[in-house]
Amino acid sequence: MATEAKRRRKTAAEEAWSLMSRLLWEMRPRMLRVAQEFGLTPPQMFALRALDPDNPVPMRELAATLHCDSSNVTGLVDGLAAQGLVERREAEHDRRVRMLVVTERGVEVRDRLHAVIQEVPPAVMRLSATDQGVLRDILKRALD
Amino acid sequence: MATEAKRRRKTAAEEAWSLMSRLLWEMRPRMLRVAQEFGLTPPQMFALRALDPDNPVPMRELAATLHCDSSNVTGLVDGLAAQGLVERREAEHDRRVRMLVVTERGVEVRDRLHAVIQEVPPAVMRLSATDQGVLRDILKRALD
DNA sequence: GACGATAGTTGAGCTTGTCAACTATCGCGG
DNA sequence: CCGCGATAGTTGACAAGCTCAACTATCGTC
Repeated sequence: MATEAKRRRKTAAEEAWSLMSRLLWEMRPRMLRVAQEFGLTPPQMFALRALDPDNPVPMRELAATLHCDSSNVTGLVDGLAAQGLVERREAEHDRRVRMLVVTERGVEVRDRLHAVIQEVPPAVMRLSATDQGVLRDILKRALD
Repeated sequence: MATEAKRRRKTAAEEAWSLMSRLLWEMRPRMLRVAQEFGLTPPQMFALRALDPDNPVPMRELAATLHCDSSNVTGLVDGLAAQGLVERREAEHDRRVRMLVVTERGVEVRDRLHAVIQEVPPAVMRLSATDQGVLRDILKRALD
């Protein structure tokens, strides 16, 4: 039945990664729903999430974080600015750069966004308290 | 310093989920790179991945899997078909539906795609064999 | 003070994605 | 068997994402 010839045994790491990918994929509908709820497109949502209200960054840095072109960020920020969630502020030391400042309203939306997005998926919720703890510890070790 | 007022203690589950999200996000550049390498756009890549060479499905089912509109799938499949990776085949029982068949070339690309995408990220690779095993076991429990 | 490098914007061009309209077909109830 | 609502897929219109190349303004430096 298997067209993929070499169906060799998966290592534990491979299997774990594959399961995490599945978990991730299952969160997609939620992300889409949340973005729409807040009147944001998914990329705008990611952009707002990526910004730190306590630490304004130049646009090029946001571009780097999102792994995309600067020209793309222009449009993204335009959208967020149009809704009063973000402001372009001139940098003092360099008149070329615009610092991205999250407005008060932006902080509010961002916080609510965060709360919903970080809601633990049911699959993880189902685990025993012990499993949840161990899971966290292992992932902490993985990511430093 | 924290603008988010209520910085309450995170539960283990929340922390675990947050770490998994981070891991996921760090895989983004790889996905983009892989898609480009294979001459596919990311959505086309996801579509090809979602198809099962052993089990042709109607387009509407692919749409459901990708959580998008059927009209969107039309374009996606157009792209894949243009590269000879997928074919529309008439269903025997219902002349309205088109079954999506992955071509030989499609299977080849899909397999290579799979191999690269399922490559375990360094963070997980770094873990001890024991941790990897436990991680897999817990995730298995979470996802059945 | 000229010159190469950098930040950001703009415009062209393609892909994604949604919605609404349309065609072809199905299956059912009369 | 006919007609009629439901379904599969396509098409077109339109908004947005994304990249690239060109452009402007500014910076740092020789």
